[in-house]
Amino acid sequence: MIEKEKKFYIQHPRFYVAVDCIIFGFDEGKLKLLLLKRNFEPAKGQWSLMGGFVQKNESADNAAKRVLRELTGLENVYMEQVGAFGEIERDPGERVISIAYYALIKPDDYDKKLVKQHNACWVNIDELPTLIFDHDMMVEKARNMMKRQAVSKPICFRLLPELFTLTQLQTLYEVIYGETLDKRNFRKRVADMDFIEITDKIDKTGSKRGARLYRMNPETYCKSDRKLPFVKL
Amino acid sequence: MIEKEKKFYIQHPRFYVAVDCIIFGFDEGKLKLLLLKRNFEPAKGQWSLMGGFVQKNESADNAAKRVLRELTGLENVYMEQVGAFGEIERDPGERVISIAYYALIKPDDYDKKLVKQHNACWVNIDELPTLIFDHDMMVEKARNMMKRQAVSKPICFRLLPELFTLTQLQTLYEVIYGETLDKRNFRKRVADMDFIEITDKIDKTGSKRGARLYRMNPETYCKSDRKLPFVKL
DNA sequence: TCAAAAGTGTTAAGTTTACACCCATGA
DNA sequence: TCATGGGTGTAAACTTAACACTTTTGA
Repeated sequence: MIEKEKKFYIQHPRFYVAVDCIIFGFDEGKLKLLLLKRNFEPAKGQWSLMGGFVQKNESADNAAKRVLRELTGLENVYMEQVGAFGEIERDPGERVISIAYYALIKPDDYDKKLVKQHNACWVNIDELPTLIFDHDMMVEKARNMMKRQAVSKPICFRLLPELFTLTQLQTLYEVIYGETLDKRNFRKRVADMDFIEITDKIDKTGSKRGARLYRMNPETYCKSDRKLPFVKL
Repeated sequence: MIEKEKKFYIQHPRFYVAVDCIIFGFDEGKLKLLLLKRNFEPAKGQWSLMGGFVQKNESADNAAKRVLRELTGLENVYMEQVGAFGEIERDPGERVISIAYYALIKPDDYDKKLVKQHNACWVNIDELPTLIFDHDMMVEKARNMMKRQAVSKPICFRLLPELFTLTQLQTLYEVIYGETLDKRNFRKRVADMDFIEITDKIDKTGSKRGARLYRMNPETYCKSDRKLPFVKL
């Protein structure tokens, strides 16, 4: 690079850049977030999202993946960028610009020891404590994005086990949208989606009678008309 | 701040943080972007978005507003964050993390001298040149976001003059969605939206007969049912 | 035997789409 | 007088919403 160009950059300030993860889970019929009860500084004792700083040798997206892996042990998780948060005083300790990401993980599909080590726990999304800094805003934005995307993309299945019942699927949509759905109409729509396949397995944990287990087929989805909405916008 | 906390931050690297602006305009029935033909380094001679570096005394959002103002002279412009772009090599000169914003501005409602000084011009969105770095990706994402938001929020009016004809409004939706709409169905829907008000003024520039001018009323909009979509998703 | 969740169709209401002609004006 | 864009209503197709009872089984 020629001298003139170096100079172009060098006159500008540099900032710490962090990533923060809004980690969604669905268990016991509830939508939940994985939050840290901080036993470290800064803001020790308060609740926060899992976060970390972007390093020299990694992209922001990879930093988010790393941070998620540090907490859950998981790789190849569905993540979406929520946005950058760049207010001057958002972190009272230092000027830090943070990029938020949301992640969708399956119940039990993570490393419980790691989660315990970080002093993290699942909190029902309707009973969230106040979080540090602007993490409440991040959660709010992530939740809205996720809700919107769940209408047009099959991301919900990332929150369900490989095999799931239609009652589980319906409950998941209900908690995401915050409204109840008609069971018969819901099942009619499921039947129209050829990428939601019935299996011959039965789940007996949810009821005495037992419920049919279904599976999402990503290949079929790619070919299909992919009209997902169970709910109008 | 106590020593322990300082240390917490100081071990991490810091980065240049930039903002880049995707500036939409609508004129002569076409959707356009305001692009720079760079007569400065780096990447002199190539096309790019208008951008700049975040400074110590400003938030990322305010940096974007400043950069937009530097180019157009405009304040109080509708802007939305598109997202952060944090690949390691996205700017080959230096590691720079950029936050993209899109802006919607009205035709003729900007400082033409400033635009000329920056060697910027309006380019039809269907005839964009290749842009530097990852600016093409930014434009792509901005366009998708804008399209999606235009369905549920009355942002289109930010691209139109205060008074506009229904033909202008329809053409705008058509270029945003990339599909033609039925004139009678379109006008029926406009009639249902009480925040789009007819005025007693006539525009004679577009036709011999003249067309009724309409106006968007933000107060009425806030109270209304705000169902905007002219197009299904 | 009964409580609890699973499963199953039809009809009315509402929404969306398709479609063609007359009007007013300036050149 | 004619070319150009402005303006207007209806009917059929489709989509959505509302609704209640039977089945299975373990406790």
